[in-house]
Amino acid sequence: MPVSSKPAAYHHGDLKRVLVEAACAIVAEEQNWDFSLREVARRAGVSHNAPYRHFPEKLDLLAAVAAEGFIALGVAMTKAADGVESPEEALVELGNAYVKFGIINGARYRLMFGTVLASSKTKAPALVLEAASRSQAILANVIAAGVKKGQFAASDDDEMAILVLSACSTVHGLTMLLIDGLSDVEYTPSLSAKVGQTLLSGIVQRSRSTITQQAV
Amino acid sequence: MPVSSKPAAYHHGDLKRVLVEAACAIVAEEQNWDFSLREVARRAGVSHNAPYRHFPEKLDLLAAVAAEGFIALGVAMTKAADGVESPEEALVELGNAYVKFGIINGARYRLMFGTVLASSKTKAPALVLEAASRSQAILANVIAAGVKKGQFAASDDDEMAILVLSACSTVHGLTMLLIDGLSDVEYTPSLSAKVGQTLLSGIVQRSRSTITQQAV
DNA sequence: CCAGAAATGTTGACGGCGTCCACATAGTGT
DNA sequence: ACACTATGTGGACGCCGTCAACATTTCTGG
Repeated sequence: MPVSSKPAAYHHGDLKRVLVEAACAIVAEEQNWDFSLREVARRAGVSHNAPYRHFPEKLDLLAAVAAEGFIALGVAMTKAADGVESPEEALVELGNAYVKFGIINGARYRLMFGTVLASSKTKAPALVLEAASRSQAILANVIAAGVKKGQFAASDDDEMAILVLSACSTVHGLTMLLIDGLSDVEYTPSLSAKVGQTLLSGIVQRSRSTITQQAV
Repeated sequence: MPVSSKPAAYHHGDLKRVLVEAACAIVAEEQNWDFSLREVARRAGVSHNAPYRHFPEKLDLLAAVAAEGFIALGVAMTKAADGVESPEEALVELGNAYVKFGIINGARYRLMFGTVLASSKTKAPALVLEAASRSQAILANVIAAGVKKGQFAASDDDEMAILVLSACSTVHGLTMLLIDGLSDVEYTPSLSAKVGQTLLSGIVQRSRSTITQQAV
């Protein structure tokens, strides 16, 4: 077993990667993961059984597609909040990046956050849970910073957990609604910022005396 | 063609309903819709082809399952907000009912709000779009009432649309996260209320004399 | 009341798919 | 050099969605 840098390949040449890329391509093209494993094999120019040397079953290939997505999402999020000092701004930027990733990756996003990967043997796809936690952690860190600065409203850890959950729910929900075309509103980059602002300020009217306080 | 009350049945006895109920049962049991049409037929005690007299293809059966779900969701929501005067309370109650429905119906909820039904020919499953709009409309009405009372922060229709979208995103996202087990937090009836409260109040600390005035 | 016509259900067939098995081939370590 | 393992191929099985042909029951118009 080679432990050093990948030895190129045996027969085909890093078939595993080719398969994953082909699967990603199909997901992006068809906007669903209803393709057959045999089709992926055809695209890769191998026999219908070759994929089984790399993925015990179809779901494992899908999991690999999802895994790549999670990495990309993590990168996009960290990059978005990088260097932003204000927790409020950072939160909005994070949300923007998150939603944008979802819009761009449509079907893959749904694959990542669906239960599709949990059907057969592996009840809980550890990969997904872990990756989701990591995304939430990025949000949680920003919120924790805001709480520490006294800018965000949480007096204990429980309350902060609610804030984090609310933020996650809103970005995830907004992304899903937009992807599935379930909202009348069209996506524009400023849309997620506006929703993020609402999340920060709340729905209820602030400080009666000075009304038009909320900026967008 | 009989126009009056259903004439019982022809051969089997309202097979259409039996099929939908069997499908619902399987979805609830397996928590996914990977079952075969043939299995549904077996459950109903008919030949593998009988369903085709009622549903042109498998997706149509799934759509019927989703449709029933939308009706139930609508009932639950209207019932939840019925008689509640305060827009704030009503919004929280609506959210509670929504999330609870999702938790109880798990897989069906995901089926209802996924793009699964839009794959083959019918690009946009009118049924889904319409039903989703109806759910959103219930929320929108409550929010509109709050705005009219001056309790909710929206100075024009565009801003109100953002409030509605935010609310929809939050409840939808929370429901999805909980269904898919993607949150560390466990569902309790009070959880959705707390998130709803956050949605109302916002994340940013209130009652600062000069509210952080950030523009994006 | 009765002959189509329409609705509904059954049987059979076809191609495609996921997966298992046996076999072929190509690199690896000793 | 040689066994071993990793990788790819070809064939087979059973299941599935769907189409077509046929059977049966119910409805409808005369």
